[in-house]
Amino acid sequence: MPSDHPLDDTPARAGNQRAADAIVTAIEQDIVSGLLENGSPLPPERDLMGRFGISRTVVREAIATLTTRGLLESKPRHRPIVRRPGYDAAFSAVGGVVSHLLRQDGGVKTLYDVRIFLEASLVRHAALHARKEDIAALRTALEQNRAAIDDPVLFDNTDVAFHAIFYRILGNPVLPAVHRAFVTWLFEHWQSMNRSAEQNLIYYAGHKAIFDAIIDRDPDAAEQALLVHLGEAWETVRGTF
Amino acid sequence: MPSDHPLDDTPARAGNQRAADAIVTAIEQDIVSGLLENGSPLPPERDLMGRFGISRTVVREAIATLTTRGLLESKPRHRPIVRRPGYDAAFSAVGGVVSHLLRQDGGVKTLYDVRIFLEASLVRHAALHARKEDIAALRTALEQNRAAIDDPVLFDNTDVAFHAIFYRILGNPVLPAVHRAFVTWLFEHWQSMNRSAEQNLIYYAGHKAIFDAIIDRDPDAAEQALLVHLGEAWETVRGTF
DNA sequence: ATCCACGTTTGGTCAGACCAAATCTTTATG
DNA sequence: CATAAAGATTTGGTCTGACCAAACGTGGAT
Repeated sequence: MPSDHPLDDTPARAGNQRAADAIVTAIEQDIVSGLLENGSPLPPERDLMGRFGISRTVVREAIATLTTRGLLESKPRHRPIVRRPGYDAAFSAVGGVVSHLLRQDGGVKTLYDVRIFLEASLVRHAALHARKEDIAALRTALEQNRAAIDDPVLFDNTDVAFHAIFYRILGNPVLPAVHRAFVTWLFEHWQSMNRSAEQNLIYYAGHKAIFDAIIDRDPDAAEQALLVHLGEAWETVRGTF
Repeated sequence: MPSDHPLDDTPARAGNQRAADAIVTAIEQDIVSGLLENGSPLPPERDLMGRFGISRTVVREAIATLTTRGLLESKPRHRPIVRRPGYDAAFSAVGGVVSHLLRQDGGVKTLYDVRIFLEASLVRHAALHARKEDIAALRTALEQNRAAIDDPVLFDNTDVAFHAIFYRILGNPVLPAVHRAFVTWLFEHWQSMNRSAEQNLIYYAGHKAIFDAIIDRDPDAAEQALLVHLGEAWETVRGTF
């Protein structure tokens, strides 16, 4: 029964320019309307081509388009998965371009500088406006970070988790996505940094300095501590690429 | 003469998984290496399929991929144009997802809040670190903004130009691209705001207040002035969508 | 020199086919 | 009876060949 779909039996033939656009918007609608559930796989290509009365060529093109728009997440040999896009999707959609830009000249440093600037503003904001539950979260994360000094992998995770809190305090959903993007893109180029426990100790001290400045409600000290911390981190890894 | 290309006569057949990737990277190389000049059109599809020994299907898929990566800029019925991607390309690549996100719930406000936060940090930075040429640029832009109070279109342009300077002071190429993205995305939803001259006067006053605080080297005042200014702007347009 | 009709190039789409990886089914095994 | 191995089916990736309409280039008419 092909006629349970709102845009069924749409000819889209002979005369229409860009037939792909039609089915793109159709599937788009089905996704945002929830008719296609988030996380579920898209129907097979041959199915769709029957449903819309178009060739597989166009179906594939539409899938590609929707993938770049972040509404589908398609791995090479698998069915595309429906994704109601969040702010993360926006950043993952640019992955391709960014990886290019990072490969050029001082690309990584450029991005890292943006992170430094933004995160400095965030810790300043935290020092001024962090609520007690934010501070509690920071304290917990800091403690977990300290406990992981001897475990390289776990230390990295707790490190990221600590920084992530600053991006959450604002309450704006874009910023956590920005942070995840930073982590993804920068870690890509920081591979195998095999830091020692002493190195981790320095990092932890950096985290603690930031935290202390925040509970002191001293935005300048917090910002300064973060700049020092991220500066140290940069010096540590600058040679690895 | 098909053999002047480094990746010519690559079979890419029978056994190779994902033939498209090969030619994607090949064309990618040609673009970054300058063999394909920026701004020039890509060779015709049938040409490429001959060059690489692949079907047009794969050629088209590769073109689609490169387009999403920002290396090609393809309009519907025209030849794709080679683009050495800059940071702007990254943001224009997400246009699709973002327009989606902006349509949802408080999407525009969410993005606007990010802009407010970032720009507040930027004016603070400007108050602390702006060099004299930066201040000169601000002064010029402010003057042009004042002169355009009675011209709605020109006022908008000078308005944007004034704010743009703050994104440039850092010297990081990402931030101007961020600004252009903000302008593109937010203006898309601020259409036809037909402001009056009095309204423009208020805006100009906001700009001047920021500028004055910066030449006073007072970061807190500058930040506050910007928050007030952007807050006013928001109140003006909040009903228009 | 300018402009319009013409033929050619080229992107967009369709149809049918094949292969190999994924997935589902069935059967053999502990 | 659960589980793992073997087989059948689905499905994405690619190829070939074809057609149409828009874009482009060419040359003649004004």
